[in-house]
Amino acid sequence: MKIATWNVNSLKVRLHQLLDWLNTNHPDALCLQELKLEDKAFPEAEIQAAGYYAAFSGQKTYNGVAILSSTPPEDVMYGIPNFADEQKRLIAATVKGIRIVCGYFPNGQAPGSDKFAYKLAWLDALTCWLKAGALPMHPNIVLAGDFNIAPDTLDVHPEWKGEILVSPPERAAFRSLIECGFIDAFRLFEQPEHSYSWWDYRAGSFRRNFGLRIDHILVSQALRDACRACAVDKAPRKLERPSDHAPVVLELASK
DNA sequence: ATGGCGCATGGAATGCGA
Repeated sequence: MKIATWNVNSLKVRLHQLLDWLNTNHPDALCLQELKLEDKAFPEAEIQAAGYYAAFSGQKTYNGVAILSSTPPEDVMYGIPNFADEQKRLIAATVKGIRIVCGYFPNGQAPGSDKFAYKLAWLDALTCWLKAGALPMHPNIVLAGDFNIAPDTLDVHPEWKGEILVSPPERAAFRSLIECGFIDAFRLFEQPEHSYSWWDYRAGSFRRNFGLRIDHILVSQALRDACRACAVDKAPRKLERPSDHAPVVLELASK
């Protein structure tokens, strides 16, 4: 079973890269973020033609999340329960017996800003719901997406300056998620030095590997022993007109 | 090496991402 996450930064612009990627990689489930389109513009026909079902929650211009799957997604849920939010940042579905939660975590702009407060409130609501609701109900659960948090020094280019994505409150919120009962699947495996998932479009950042690891796949304790591999796929970041994020791919042993 | 790119909106210039 292969589960992946990819912030495509506009599904409209990246559709053909996405279809190529599906055709090459054949994931069982793919979490997408930053669709940047309304549901009525979601390219459902093209995705169906590629052999995939889709559950999606989009809006104009910003945000938007989806879960693509090779079998019909079950029990689709939109948004964080009991957290009023105009921004479409969370969708969950069950695929082949695995509960999959796909999140586009707020960026936060800068510590002290209103957007930063929203980021921490969003993280708190997510953590409370996972701990009290989703994890007890679904022992086999995966939380995947663009977390907009680089959890450790290892996840940040040594010359990265600035607070956002790496600040103590953001990292504390990430640890709180882990403490609910999740494992960072990427760190279960040996990885290349300086492994990142996002590189700024500017200043030749990708060429210099000046990046951050902010896209993650967390698995519940019950799934730990099923993890077989987890890696960043840098290939799409090398294409013409790429997303600034690369996909992260998890392989689970089939039951 | 982060004002410097790319995307969306709207039809130029601005907001936003990370």
